[in-house]
Amino acid sequence: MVMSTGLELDTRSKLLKAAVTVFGKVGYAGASVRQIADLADVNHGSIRYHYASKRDLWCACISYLFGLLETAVHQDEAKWASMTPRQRIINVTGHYIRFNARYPELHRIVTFETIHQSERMDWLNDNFIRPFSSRAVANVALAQEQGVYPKNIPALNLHYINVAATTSIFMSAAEIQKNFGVDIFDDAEVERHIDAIFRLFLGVSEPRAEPDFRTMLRPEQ
Amino acid sequence: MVMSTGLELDTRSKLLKAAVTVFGKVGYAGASVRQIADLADVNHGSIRYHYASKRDLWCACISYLFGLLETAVHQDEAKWASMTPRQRIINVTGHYIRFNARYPELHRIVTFETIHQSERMDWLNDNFIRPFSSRAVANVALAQEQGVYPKNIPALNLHYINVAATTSIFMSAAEIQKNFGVDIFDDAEVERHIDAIFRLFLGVSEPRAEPDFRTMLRPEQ
DNA sequence: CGCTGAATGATACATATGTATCAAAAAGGA
DNA sequence: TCCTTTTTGATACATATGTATCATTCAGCG
Repeated sequence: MVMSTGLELDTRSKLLKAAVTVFGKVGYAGASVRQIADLADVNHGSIRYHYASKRDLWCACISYLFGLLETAVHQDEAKWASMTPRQRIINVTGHYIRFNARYPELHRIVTFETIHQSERMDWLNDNFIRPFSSRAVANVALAQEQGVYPKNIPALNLHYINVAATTSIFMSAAEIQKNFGVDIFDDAEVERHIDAIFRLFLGVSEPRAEPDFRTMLRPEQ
Repeated sequence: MVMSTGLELDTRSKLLKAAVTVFGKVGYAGASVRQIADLADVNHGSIRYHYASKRDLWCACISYLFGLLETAVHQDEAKWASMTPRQRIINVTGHYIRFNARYPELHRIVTFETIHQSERMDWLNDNFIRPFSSRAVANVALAQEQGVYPKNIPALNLHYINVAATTSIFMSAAEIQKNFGVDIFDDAEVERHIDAIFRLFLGVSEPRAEPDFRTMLRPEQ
């Protein structure tokens, strides 16, 4: 133990937190253990004590973030039984998008590796991606059967479109800030994006007021 | 000139082609000039003669790929005047998706840098991303006014959702192949994805036969 | 106090990498 | 053929990086 204040993190946690940030920003190849150690304010030689290697540290980040994702998405699991299929989709999708807004690092890291198709990807795929995707595609197909999602789109494509649509905008946060002056991480923007996803994927049965075009293009508040 | 057969590429072109492949696979940080030179079958010392630096080579890749994108998307520009707004969207989107299927490297490289937010990103943003996004968001807004796209979604969000939905699936090609046994680069799959995008974003006015669920989940052919 | 094991800090080292240098080779023209 | 320019190949070098080593420090405990 380093401190008893409860405010400070121990070295292991500091390293994990810093590693999430650095791997999420520059990817595995772009990250150096010295950079991570610096951010964590830890001597770089000490990393080896807590994590056997750079790769071990990376795996710990993945496990940590997927754990958080699991918790976030399942936080209302107890209420699912009393929900309609449509309400369940809305519940899960909303939490999923909010998670990605709060921890964009997970999908950044996964995207890095998905593109890279490195040896790490096998581990990532076997332990997290495949289970996640398989369940998700099955759920999409089920939602289609239940009339929640459009039926005339292959479930596989709809799933990948859905994931991309819900996550990708947060990867482009810096670009959106620079080019459009919008902070996509702002709570109101996150909810706006959730609403956009629902309107596109779930349709809007009841007629809604159609907002002014300029407001839609560059929303304020 | 190296050869007169016309089949061989000169050193400069070979390097560019190899660089596109390598940068598209492992990103800027992950790529080494020796790796690129090896793939191009060129002595790594010679890179410096054709490209002043690794970064120069990278910039050349970007310019090359965006040039191809421009050409691909505008190939039917002459016919645009005689098209309805909806037909124009269909035409451009279709070519855009086919381009991404043929050259997934562009969006892979852009995604790497978008996440990374490196110093290279400023150059990329100023020269390509911002012009591209600005035009695209304006076009989305126009298409909304014309009733082609749904009006009740902010143009900014709709644009990013659209780009993500059309490109992201090709970045996950290896994963999709491994987990679902589907080659997303196959022509039929590409057209299927285009169809999926059209159905989701443009809606389907006329009633269609709804295919069998299992066929949709794991399409064959 | 003295001991033990956990944790840290400093340093070493082999390797990979971007870039620079320069001689050799090839090409093109008079 | 001879000369000039373009292009290539081989090597050198400083730096960054992952990992290993080991002495030192610190906490807990008898």
